[in-house]
Amino acid sequence: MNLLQLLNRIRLNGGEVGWREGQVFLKFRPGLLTAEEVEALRQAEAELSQLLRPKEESESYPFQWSGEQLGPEVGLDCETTLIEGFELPKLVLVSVSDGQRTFVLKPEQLEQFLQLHRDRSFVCHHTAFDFRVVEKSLRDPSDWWTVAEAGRLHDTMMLDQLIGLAEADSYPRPRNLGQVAKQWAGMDLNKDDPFRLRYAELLRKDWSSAEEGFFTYAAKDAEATVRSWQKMKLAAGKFSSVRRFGLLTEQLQTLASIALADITANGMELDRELVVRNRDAFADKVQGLIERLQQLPQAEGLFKQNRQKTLFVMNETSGKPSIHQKRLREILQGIAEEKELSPPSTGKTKELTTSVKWWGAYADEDPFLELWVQLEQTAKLSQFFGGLTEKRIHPKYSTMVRTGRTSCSSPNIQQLPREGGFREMVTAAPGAVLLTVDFAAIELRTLAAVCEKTFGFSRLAEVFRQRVDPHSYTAAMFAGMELEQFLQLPKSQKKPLRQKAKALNFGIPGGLGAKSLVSYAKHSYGVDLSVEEAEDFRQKLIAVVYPELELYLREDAALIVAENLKTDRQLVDQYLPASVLGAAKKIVRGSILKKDGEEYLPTFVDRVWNCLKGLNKNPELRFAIEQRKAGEGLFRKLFWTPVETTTGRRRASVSFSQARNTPFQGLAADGAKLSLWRLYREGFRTVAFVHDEVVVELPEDSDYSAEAEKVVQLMVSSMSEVMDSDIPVEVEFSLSRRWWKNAEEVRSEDGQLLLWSPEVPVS
DNA sequence: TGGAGTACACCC
DNA sequence: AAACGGGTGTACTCCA
Repeated sequence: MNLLQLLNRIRLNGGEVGWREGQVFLKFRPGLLTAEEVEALRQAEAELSQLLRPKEESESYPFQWSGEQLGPEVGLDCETTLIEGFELPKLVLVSVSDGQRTFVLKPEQLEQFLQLHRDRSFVCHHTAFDFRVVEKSLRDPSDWWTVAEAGRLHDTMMLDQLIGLAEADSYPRPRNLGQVAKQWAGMDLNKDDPFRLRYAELLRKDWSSAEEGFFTYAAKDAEATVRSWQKMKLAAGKFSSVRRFGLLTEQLQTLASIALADITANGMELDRELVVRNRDAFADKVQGLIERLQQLPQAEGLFKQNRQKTLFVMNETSGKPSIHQKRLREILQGIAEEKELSPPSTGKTKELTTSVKWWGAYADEDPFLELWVQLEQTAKLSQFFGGLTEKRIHPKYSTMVRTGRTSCSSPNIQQLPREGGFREMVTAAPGAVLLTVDFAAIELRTLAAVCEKTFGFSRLAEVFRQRVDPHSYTAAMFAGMELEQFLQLPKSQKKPLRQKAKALNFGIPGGLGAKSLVSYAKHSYGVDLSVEEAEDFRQKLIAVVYPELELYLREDAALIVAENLKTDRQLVDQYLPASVLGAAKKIVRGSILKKDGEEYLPTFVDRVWNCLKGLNKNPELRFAIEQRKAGEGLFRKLFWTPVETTTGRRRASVSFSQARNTPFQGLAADGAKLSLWRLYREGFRTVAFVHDEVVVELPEDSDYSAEAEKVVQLMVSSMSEVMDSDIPVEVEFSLSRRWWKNAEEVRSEDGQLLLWSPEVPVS
């Protein structure tokens, strides 16, 4: 039984725990503790006495800091008042440790401590919190800023995730200090720290008479943090060949996490009236569609009803009744037969697709389809109102997912629909305007930078250097025109060509095959391509338009296998020539059928496994290969490859497409992240971040042109720094009261930046 | 009834 | 020979 848990339970249930007249004093309501628990407390009196006895006046509290200087790496942990809402809590106590010596500081000692340690590195666990708390509590935060700017600010929570990515491409989940310290430093931290939620009490207490636990628990965290860091550094060091942004980009991610936490705290203002109006309009539309569907005999039994069959089972957020999927599939099957359609079976279940996207193409051929598709679409959009119930929303950002991008939730502002007037419901706070800045075609620029670095040349880079729009450039090539000629075309002819080019430019570098390209182009850009056309375009794009892509999209499968087997590639070439290697992939994955539907001959399958066995010098794979453990797991271990960004972040084992995608997507993300930090550093109030778009609130009547110029300059220079290239980075920006989808840069005659106002009023 | 698994739709 | 990646949120079904 945990003594401290018991004490905490008493406290939390209105009891008292303390010291009175020379002995332990416990008061709690009868029945709160079992007889055994009461007995346990009695037994532990000596221990309790140690814990609760106030110290003598002359006694110092444990770990008291009095000017000592610590080693080069300092673990730091803030204890604060309870966290409420999005305001930063008040700093109560700071613990610091270099792994050998550990101290606690009063907030008023912090400035002196930092001054003395201004050239040290600092490590926190969840730095986004500690950094901001410390920063706010200092009168002069310049030393603290210096630590961050000089790349001496670290985060064990972040590095732990980055190492997981580098070792196993595991999804980056923040782990608490207990787990991290256990793994890395072998330290057991008490999960039920009874003082964790009580630090506000210390504010009003004389520290020398406070219970020891306030200090011992806090101290342990700083110590665990720095010790974990020291071990993690060694583990991360094995991977990092590039360290411009710290081990595995840890320094950059740490800075980004601070900026992102600030964005969350800032929040976004909603136009409540508009939200309500739009929500009601959507609800009305859903209602109307339901009523019309009910009129159709075809739709019989579609909606779920209660037992009495008097009411639909409604979904609260969308206002749509639940639908019997079985019945829906019956109806859809009927339509398919009648119209001689061949809808695909999807997913693991191999059931008839219920995809609105698929059926939507036939919506005008059948009254049921028409209504059902509309209903699903409208209900889907209604769903987004669920996240927009407050006047001010505070979207939460994760600093890092597998590619290095951020993610967002509660609500996920990064996936707000572009159509339907959703973004427009976000407004500037009273007395402010929104400056929205987008990096233009940034992933193509980072791709060009990667290619140039890897192959020594990039046509795409040249296109950017000449300030040519790469989509127009591609379009012109495909239309068989000179760029000049293409640009002279009337807009109506230019636009569809450029749209097509856009689909190709964005899709193909990511590893898109012809088939996927067809659906991608259709869905993303409304462009119709045949598979043959797509294959043709693809070939032309990578061979003629941007020849570096041919290299970029090349895969040396034999080399990958050789590296995974820890053997020579010549041997792989010899025993598994390209034709066999392709088959080996299928066999290892568990397929027994060739592409033509025939089974592989048992002798061939034998040969493949025996070759793998003979080639393998990797002890970790021996067993699986010998046992012929065909399946996704072994497939990945044999045929997947690590990938690294030029910033120095690594994913352990990824597929072909992931390996193509991560370098430029991750690089763009890193550049955007550095921008966020710089904006924070310069005191801008950022309120949203959507991968390549930043929304900043500027005070009304400030010098918009100058402020915008500053923001743009910061963003461009940050991105360039991360790209490590002279490929130009360009942005588009606009100033508006709402987060308009189509807002554009507007200037007065004398060049001053003006508020953009919509051509079409809000619906 | 609640969690896991699945399918789908939204974003860049 | 063939390959887009990365997310979050909701609805629905199945099953203990």
